[in-house]
Order: sequence, then structure tokens, then C-alpha cells
Amino acid sequence: MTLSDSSNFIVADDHPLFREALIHAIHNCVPGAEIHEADSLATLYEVVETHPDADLLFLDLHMPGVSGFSALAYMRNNHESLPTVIVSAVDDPAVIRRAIQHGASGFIPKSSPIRTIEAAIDAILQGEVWLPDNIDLGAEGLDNEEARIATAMSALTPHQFRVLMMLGEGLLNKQIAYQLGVSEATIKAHVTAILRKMQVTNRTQAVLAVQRLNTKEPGLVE
Amino acid sequence: MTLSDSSNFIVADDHPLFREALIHAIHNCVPGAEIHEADSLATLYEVVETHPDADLLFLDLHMPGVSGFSALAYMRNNHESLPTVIVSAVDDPAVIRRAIQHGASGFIPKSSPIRTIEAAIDAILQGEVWLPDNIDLGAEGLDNEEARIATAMSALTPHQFRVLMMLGEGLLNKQIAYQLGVSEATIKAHVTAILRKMQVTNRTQAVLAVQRLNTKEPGLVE
DNA sequence: GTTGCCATTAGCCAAAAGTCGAATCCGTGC
DNA sequence: GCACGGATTCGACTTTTGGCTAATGGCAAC
Repeated sequence: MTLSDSSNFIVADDHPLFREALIHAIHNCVPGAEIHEADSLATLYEVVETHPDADLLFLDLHMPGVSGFSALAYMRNNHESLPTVIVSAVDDPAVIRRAIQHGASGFIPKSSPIRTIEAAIDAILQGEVWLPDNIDLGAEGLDNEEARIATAMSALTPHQFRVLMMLGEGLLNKQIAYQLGVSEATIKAHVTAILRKMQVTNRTQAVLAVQRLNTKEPGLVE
Repeated sequence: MTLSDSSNFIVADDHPLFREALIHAIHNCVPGAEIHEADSLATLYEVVETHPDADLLFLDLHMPGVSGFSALAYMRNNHESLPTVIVSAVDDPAVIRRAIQHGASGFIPKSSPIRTIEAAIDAILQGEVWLPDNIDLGAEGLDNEEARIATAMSALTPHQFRVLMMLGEGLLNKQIAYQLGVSEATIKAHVTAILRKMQVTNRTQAVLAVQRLNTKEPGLVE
């Protein structure tokens, strides 16, 4: 195996047992693979930073710090060269469709048999987009509103994104500042930038926008 | 038909066509029924106030002003004597289960055939809890968090509840005050009371709590 | 190197949010 | 009628937000 062949993966999932299982499956497909783990959004940031040469990211849809498509939207824009495969306990076709539309390179339901998961990994490493059987990507595009939010959100810088996620936990600027180890003035500057980019006028609206992206049903229809 | 027999219904749905169809179905079941309509949360408030003697409320899960179970949680506590039947385009078993657990007296999917809807109305008027076929109420109770939020929310006064719903639209105190025709100071007082009852420290957290109640998946599990 | 973008911070200010206490209204019970 | 409690209303005061300017340092592209 040449150096250029040595594959470099990132597995981001907050469930240790499943992470291990997934790593095992990856090793079965690519024996010499180097694999880095992340169990939260925070560690994912670090890992992505320290391994900018990674070939593929396996991303759980739900981890401490993010839920839904926020993290995907973020990765898609801030690390365009890193293909991302969603790994999720949810297997709702609508969720799968939206994941792909948000730029995922594949979708692996956690409920899949190991053989299927390995087949999926193989396919994705070949550059294919892998989906569970019986998924019709259909003609339905992304909700206009949802697309707008995703675009706005992917325009955020890494720090801004982190702050936005923390706004989504209902934290004060002061608390965010403390947790990130910077001054409150910095957080305010980030929040101002976030509001501008998301085209909203206050933090509550920003949080609502994120929620819309993270909910299975954008509006539940009527 | 005696006076005490003359039934008095409220139909709350923002879809005029469906409202009419439902009223028609009700009339088929109870020929002399008096029926009052509401097409939004605001009008529902009025109608419930002006007809405190109503026998049954047909409530759509999604109307301008509310989504999800918020309105149900509110009705259950502020108008305990008025049985509420949920009428919804959604027919996810999980949603139906949660509706019942939140105190609904029945659940009628909008997709049901007319005959089925009429049968449902009949059954509910007999005091039965009517559910679509194949729904297993199962053993799963409400999510702890969700139950806590629902309890807290049902402790809100009517005005407080309205204000909370408007917070959920990302409105400013000033805007809410204007729309309700009172001073901003009043809204602030309401907000303070809301935060206290919901056990949160700012409006963003209050909105997040409501969102949790209105989302199909409380946490999407892992 | 220069330019540009990002992150960081301070300081200032206006607006919005949130707290407290008090007045008023309203329905229930005595 | 009167007292009581809760809901509603509001003004005064404090804290948090958010906008704006300006200055610093780092990093990457041109």
C-alpha cells in the first residue's frame, strides 16, 4: 500500500459502542486505515482541524452540541473537500433525502446489518453516493426557506457557527464567552455577524431558523 | 330534542374547505348541532370565551399561531371541561399517542374516509376515546422532559400563553404589546411570569421548550 | 510585501429584555 | 357589601443585547 493510499477517516458519533463497531467495519474494508474519533461537536472541530487531510467523515446526525443538519451544512461549506457520510438512527426517507440535498455523500442507517454497512463504506470509497434500498430521491427539492437557512448558515465562519449552536442552547453571551475562553465583546461581535448573515434581527429568530433546519418536518404541512 | 340535548361544538381549523366538510359530517351525526368556527388561535380564544358551554372541540394540530401540542396542553388546563379531539393531516402513530397522552379525547386523521370520520364523531360523543385503527397506545409514556414542559405550560394563564406563542414567532415585546393592544411593560411582566413558570431564565430558552413540545421527535433519540 | 479576511478586544450607545413593586380589576366566597 | 386571591396592567430600575467604530494580531492569497 502506497502512502497516498493510506486512508484517513474521521468517525463522529457520541455513542462509544457504535463508534467502535463502525470503526471495526471500516477496518474490514480498508485494513490499514487510520481513524480519528470525535464524540461531540467540540471534538469534531478539533479533529477536523488537526487532520485536514482526512478522506471521509462519518457523521452522526445527533451529537452533543448539534442536532440535525446544522453540522452537515457547516461541514459542507467549511471543509468542502471532506466528503461526509451521515450515519443515523433515523431512517425516515424524508430525512435521508434532505441529508443528500444538504450535500451528504451517503446515508447509512444505524439499523443496517453489518454487511450492508460494509458494502456502503466500500461503495462510498469508490466515490458513489450510497443510500439504503427503496429510497426514492424524488423530485421534491429542498424547502425554499430551508435552503435559504442552510446557505446562510454555511456562510458562517467556524467560530460563528459554534456561537450559533450555543445560542441554540439558550445561553447568554457571557456564558458563551466563558465557555469559549474569550471576552464577551468577542461574542457580541460574532452574534452581530451571525444575525447579519442569517438575515434576522435577534438571537431568538436565529435560534428558530436553526430549529427549522434541525426538525424533521419543516412545517408539518397542513 | 330537549334543550339540554342541543349540542354545541367548536371547530378550529385554518383550512376553510376542511372546516366545512367537518361541520357537514358533524351535522350528519347530530342534526341540530350548533357549531362555532375558529380559523386561528386568536379566534379560538374568542370562541371558547363566548361559548363556555361548548360540548366538544375539534382542534387542528396546526393553525396560525400554534403548531403541535401547545394549544392542546393549554386547552386541557384552562378549559378542562371541554373535551378536545385532535384533527390532523399527520397520522404518525407517535403523534397520535402523544396527543392522547396530552389529554385529547380522540384523534381523527384528515385522510380518513367521511364514513370513518362520522363514526369517530359518534363514538366520541358517546364518551369514547376514538383512535384510527392499528394504533397501539403502547406502554411508552411521555418523555419526562416533555411532560414537565406540558405541565409548566398548562399552568400559564390565557394571556401568558398567548404571549408565549408570540415569543415563539421571534417577536419583540414591543410588537407583541402592539398586537395585543397593551403596553410593553405589561408584556414584560407576562414574560417574567412565563419564564418563572417554565423554569427558564430567558425567552430563548422558553421558545426552545415550546419547540420541543411541538416537534414530532422530542430528541430524535440516538 | 501588501491586501484582505478572520478573530479578538475595548468603548460607547441605544434598544430590548427582565425584575420588582404597586395599582386596578374581577370573580368567589363569606 | 366586603374581603380575598389571582390576573392584568403599568412605571421605574437593572441587565442584556445589539450596532458601530477602531485597533490589534494572525494567516493565506496575490
